[in-house]
Amino acid sequence: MKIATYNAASVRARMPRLLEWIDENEPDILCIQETKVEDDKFPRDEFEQRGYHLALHGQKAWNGVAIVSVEPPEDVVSGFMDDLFPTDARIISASIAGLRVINTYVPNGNSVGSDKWTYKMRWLDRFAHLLRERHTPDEPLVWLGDINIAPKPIDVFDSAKVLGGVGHHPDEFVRLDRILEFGLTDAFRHLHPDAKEFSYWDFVQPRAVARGIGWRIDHIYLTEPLVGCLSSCRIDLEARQREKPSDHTFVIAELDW
DNA sequence: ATGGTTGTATAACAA
Repeated sequence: MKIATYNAASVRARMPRLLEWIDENEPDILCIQETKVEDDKFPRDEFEQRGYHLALHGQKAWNGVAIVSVEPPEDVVSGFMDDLFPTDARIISASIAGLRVINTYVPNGNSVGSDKWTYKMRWLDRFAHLLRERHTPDEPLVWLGDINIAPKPIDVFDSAKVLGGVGHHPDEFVRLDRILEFGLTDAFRHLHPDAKEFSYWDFVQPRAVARGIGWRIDHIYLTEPLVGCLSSCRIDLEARQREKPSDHTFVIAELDW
């Protein structure tokens, strides 16, 4: 079982990169964030022609999440199913091949102290609660997506330089820790405790990839029953270096499942 | 240096 996450920064703009990556890597499950498209405008055909099923939770212009899978998704849930976060499409979950898969696009936070920052903190608190209200740590569960937090100094190009800013702030660390206390393990860090690899490089920074100005903010987390099944986890740097890339790249975990 | 890039409600906004 090969499961991957990718912030596409517009699924329609990224179709060439997405389709070639799928053809080259043949994932069983691919979770996409920032699809930036309403469900009835999602480019379904190219995925379905390749034998994939789709579970979509999109909106116009911003946000949007999707699950692409070989096995059909069951019990698809979009959003938090309450009135706290009614408008933006940032979370979709499904049961696929006996796994519960939760795909999230965590709010960016914009700038520390802004309204969007407050929303990010509330969102993380709400997600910590969702895990506990709907799931147990003994079930085979994968939480993956654009987490928008680089949790440790090794997860960002220069921790001292960016500590206290959006994406590398103690208030985020506390909330992510609380989420993970549910019983989740970071797949990449579990297998590569000292690897300084990144999944996102800012478009605005010239030659950010070549200069190593990156962040590891796209994560795959596993509950305990799946940690023992984890055989590999890698970040596809090469895919970020192609023509018209997203600002993120693919993170892939392989499970004996 | 408060710039720079990319995408979408193509005009400002978000990231």
